Amino acid sequence: MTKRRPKTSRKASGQERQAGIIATAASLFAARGFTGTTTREIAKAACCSEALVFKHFPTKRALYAAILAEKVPLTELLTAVEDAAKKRDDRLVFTMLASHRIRRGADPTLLRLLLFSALEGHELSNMFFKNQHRIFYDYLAGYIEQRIREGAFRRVDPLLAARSFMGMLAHHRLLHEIFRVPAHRSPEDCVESYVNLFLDGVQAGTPATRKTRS
Amino acid sequence: MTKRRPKTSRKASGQERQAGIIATAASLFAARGFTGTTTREIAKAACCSEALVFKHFPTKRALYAAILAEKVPLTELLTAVEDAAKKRDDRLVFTMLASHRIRRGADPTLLRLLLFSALEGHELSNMFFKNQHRIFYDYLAGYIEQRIREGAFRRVDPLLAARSFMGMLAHHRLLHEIFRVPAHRSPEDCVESYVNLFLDGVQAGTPATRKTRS
DNA sequence: GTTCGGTGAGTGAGTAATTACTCACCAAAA
DNA sequence: TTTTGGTGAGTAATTACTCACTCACCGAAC
Repeated sequence: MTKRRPKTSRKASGQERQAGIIATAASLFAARGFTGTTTREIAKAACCSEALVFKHFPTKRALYAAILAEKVPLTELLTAVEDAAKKRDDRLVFTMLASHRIRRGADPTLLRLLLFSALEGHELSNMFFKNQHRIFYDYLAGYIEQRIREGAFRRVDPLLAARSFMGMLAHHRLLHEIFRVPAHRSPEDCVESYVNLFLDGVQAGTPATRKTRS
Repeated sequence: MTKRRPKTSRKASGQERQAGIIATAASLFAARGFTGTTTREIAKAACCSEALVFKHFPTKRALYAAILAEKVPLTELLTAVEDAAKKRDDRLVFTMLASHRIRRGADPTLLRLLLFSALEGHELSNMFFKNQHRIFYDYLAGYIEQRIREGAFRRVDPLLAARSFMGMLAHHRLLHEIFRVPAHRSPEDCVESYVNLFLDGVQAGTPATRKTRS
């Protein structure tokens, strides 16, 4: 993007350039997908020649793969959640997860990149999905399972419950970021509502008017 | 795909051909997206020449637009749900919706087409989304609002509640159809679980251990 | 301080293949 | 004969990718 060392030296270091190309290419791929983005566009956006892009990455696919591989799993969030989980503060656990997803799932390119790679069927998309999302489900399902054993939650299917919670959040982002549905309430309100809805549905104690069919 | 009237006559009627081209193109667009699909592939899959495709549709985009426009809103489902809604059978209402989404949301191309069109930012994607999905939210939000007024549901945000329910279902399909996550339970079980989870979270009567923060 | 050669950053001008799209033309119905 | 379904062989533009080449910089010999 921005040219470093504009006067004293006109050359960027190899690492700088490579990082710059990855960053600009990532936003282009996120906006238009793999097939929808040309190497010429990438070079232009990165302020260099096409030839230089291919000096750094042997093929367009290799550049794409480097981008997907660069995004690291969100372990720091899970370790933060771990504290709340140890205290068995259900509300805090789910609020932290929801809050991260809705308010700070900040990088808007990530969701688009993830969807595009899955839709376009790239080999790395599985790994990408695993690093970026699956880790949540597994963790959450484990927590829910434990809370069921402790009698705090109803006997729901842990994995399905985890997915339904993450589903509410993922769908929320999908609606707003991809389908451009305007928000009618603040993110904080949404987080609270989702958490309430979920906890009321899953916490033990007083099952609401339950008429079990079949 | 298959050649009609193979012996007696080698020419298909214009309407037949057009419908055939739309059908085959739809599955290709759903599989590879708009930019990822070539008119040559479409012609080959439709067993005709590229020139004929352009006889029926002036541009590739026009063909794509015809496909998106062809998919009609699912009003028949909503009228079926209407009966259950009149009887105030909450469980049936939500089970019907979930069941349609998870078990009979049969057309797998629809979801991919919808996502691709939204991601690739086509003009008609808004209308497509509205016809295919938004109608559910609006209807559901209306029903929930009414049930709240009647005291059957808690005072939740109707639109947010509707979205969280549809979100669970949409995410379910997304995981399985796009991200190829293997199902670990039968569709019927999933439907029941989702409905239980949601109704317990939203139905009035006995709010489960509710500690309202802030 | 100047010169010199080596190295890595960087590019203009290609290439062959593919793209959406066209046109002159044909053949079978009507 | 006219109309309609259908095509082979294009075209200009775009695609990913290559190659011969220049330029800036740096350390060292002069």
